[in-house]
Amino acid sequence: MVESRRGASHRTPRLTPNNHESARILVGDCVAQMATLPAESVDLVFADPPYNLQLQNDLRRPDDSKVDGVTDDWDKFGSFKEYDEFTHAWLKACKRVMKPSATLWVIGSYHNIFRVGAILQDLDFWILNDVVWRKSNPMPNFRGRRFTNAHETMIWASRDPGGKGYTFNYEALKAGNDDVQVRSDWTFPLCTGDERLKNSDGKKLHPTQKPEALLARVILSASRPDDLVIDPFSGTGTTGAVAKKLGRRFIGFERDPDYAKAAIKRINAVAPLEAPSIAPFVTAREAQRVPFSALIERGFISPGANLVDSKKRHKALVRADGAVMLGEKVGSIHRIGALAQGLEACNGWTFWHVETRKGLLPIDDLRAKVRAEMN
Amino acid sequence: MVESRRGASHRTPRLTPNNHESARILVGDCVAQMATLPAESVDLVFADPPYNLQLQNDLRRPDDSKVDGVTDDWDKFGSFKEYDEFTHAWLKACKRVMKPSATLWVIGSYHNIFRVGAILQDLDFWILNDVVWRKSNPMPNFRGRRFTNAHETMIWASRDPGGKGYTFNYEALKAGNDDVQVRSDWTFPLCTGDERLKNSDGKKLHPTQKPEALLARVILSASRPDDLVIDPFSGTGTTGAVAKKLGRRFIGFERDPDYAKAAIKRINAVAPLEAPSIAPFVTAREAQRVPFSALIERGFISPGANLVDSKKRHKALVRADGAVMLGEKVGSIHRIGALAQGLEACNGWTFWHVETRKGLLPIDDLRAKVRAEMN
DNA sequence: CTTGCGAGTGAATCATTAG
DNA sequence: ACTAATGATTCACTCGCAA
Repeated sequence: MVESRRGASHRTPRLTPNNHESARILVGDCVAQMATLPAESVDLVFADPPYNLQLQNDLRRPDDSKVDGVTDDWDKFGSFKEYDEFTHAWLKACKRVMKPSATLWVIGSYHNIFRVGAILQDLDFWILNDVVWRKSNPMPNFRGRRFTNAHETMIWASRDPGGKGYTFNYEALKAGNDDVQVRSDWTFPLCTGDERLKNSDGKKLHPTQKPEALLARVILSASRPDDLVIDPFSGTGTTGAVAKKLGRRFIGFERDPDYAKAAIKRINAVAPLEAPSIAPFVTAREAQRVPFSALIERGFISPGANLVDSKKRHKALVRADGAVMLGEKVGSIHRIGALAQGLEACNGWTFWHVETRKGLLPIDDLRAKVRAEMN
Repeated sequence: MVESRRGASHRTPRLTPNNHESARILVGDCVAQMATLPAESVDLVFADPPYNLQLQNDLRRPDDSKVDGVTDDWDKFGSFKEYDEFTHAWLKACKRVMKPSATLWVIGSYHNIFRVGAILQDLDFWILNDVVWRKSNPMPNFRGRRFTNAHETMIWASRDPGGKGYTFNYEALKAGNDDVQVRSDWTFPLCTGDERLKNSDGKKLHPTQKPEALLARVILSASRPDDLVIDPFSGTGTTGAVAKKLGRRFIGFERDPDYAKAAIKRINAVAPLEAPSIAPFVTAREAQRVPFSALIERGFISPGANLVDSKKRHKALVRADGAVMLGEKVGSIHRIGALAQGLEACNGWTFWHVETRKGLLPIDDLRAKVRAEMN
């Protein structure tokens, strides 16, 4: 059950694995609240900080109706310096609670994203991508003085330089994208219709509610089921709702009790998806390691057999110990494959084949059979 | 004639209005060279500074070939601090020579653009838009560890807060975009093929040459004929070549004499377009609907070409910005098509044709090709 | 003439584990 | 800490040449 807590009186949250209901909103300043979390406990951060918009005057549409812009107090900063200090503080708080393998996403517009990005770099985060959210239905530029502001920018960064060990569900994303790598520009419509939370008067409850589709792609890209996701500026709880739906644990931080209340109600109404639909995609990269010798031990290949490449230009002899020979040279399937081609490196699993009655069979297919046996 | 000058010995450049051949490259450090220009003399700045890529190791494709990355000395900086100082210096030099009405464009990637943007704001520039160049054919992510880095970011800023009085050819852009406002995300292919300058050995002359279509849209958006355009990091002279073609004056700055030499040769070979195809126009606001300028940007139709109807009863002149002219009247393909027939409305896509060796071709067929390119 | 195929390439912060 | 070994990995487009 989602619960709301005020103040910093509680200790370490009790977060049990496989409890998909462990989602909560902590009401208060995110920097103070994050201090209550243990260090290195978080897998993924998504942050939608105030944009520091600096709207000077009312903006009016051609029919003279007033555009309902962001004029809330939480978006007021006196200067870039003040905004930078604020940004520095919450990013540093995030860094403390992030696991070494964690990554962080921040969304913003040209008003604030350059400051956020520079501070991220100054704090020794490591930018992995900037990702553009292209809005399929942006608000036009009513004055005709600029290009239609049709996108927002997200920065995806790992905690430390080099950025190793982070989660990126490459194969799953690619499979869902007609087998083509997902690019750094994503197209989604704005959050409208039933998804947009409304006040009792029918007005939008929050000025910058993000679409769930955007959060779903973020969470599916960079986390796994049961991971802990946090959102320092939780607002109406979009991140929490999507995290819960996708079987991730969640902690949100929100200063405004009304937003927090709405978020709790919203998250409570979410039913997590069934496990199979969110189960991690087991890929070759993540699968249990099967050494080449296992193919011999299991009888899929006999010592003394020959390996050939797909065009039968090279032939290697299989030794009983799992090494292979090409002429006088002995080595791994990878090293000998590289040697055969005169290359620095080679994936022996895809390079080498065995001859069968039905033609050439990549030894990678035999590895798949061994893996199946092991499960 | 384009000329190259070394050092800072010359005085104020003599730049006569309506002299479309007044394009020059000054060889040397751009900050030192800009100091030789008078204050408040420039209308438009386009800058493609070093990105500070910080590449560590070499990268290989799946076929083990090596990726030809940017390893030039001019992209090496010791630290963010050093890069920031460099950025601060050239932006400040730009600000001095900019007219109060001038605007500046900077292009970059996530490696540097956040620092550039923050420094722009610190220097009291006023960001008008960030514009995303979506690459239709980016290099993939070979290791499958990130999203395909498929875009670069441009920042468009006016010299002073409030940003009043700057040039934005809203009507022409809209007319060239089938009567829809141009958005902040632009799609263009990389600079390849004949447009890409090559060394005598057939290798690319410059590692980061930008496509002319991108520069054309920048210059058409934010300047007028005879305006003075400068480029602090002129490289192979793309900005100068496009500026000359579009009837703008140009001064480029380039440290490397070899690049400067190639740029001069390139710019000398450019013939300015005829005046009618680039003349600014002002119309009442019009409303209608679908991108004609893409056909020009992609090279399917040349500025100055004629469109005709299927029976060759009407003929319209194609402008560089994507609007078309019939007599004195300027507007979108739809509006001008309607005007030609004395009708209220017209679908310009099916009405207008281009003449080819094989006969008349509806421009809608060309649109289909562009669509195919963009997918 | 067109079509097909193989090679090449573009601003890229592009790995993890065992020893 | 480091080195060495293992192993995973590409999209859109252009050009040249063969068929």
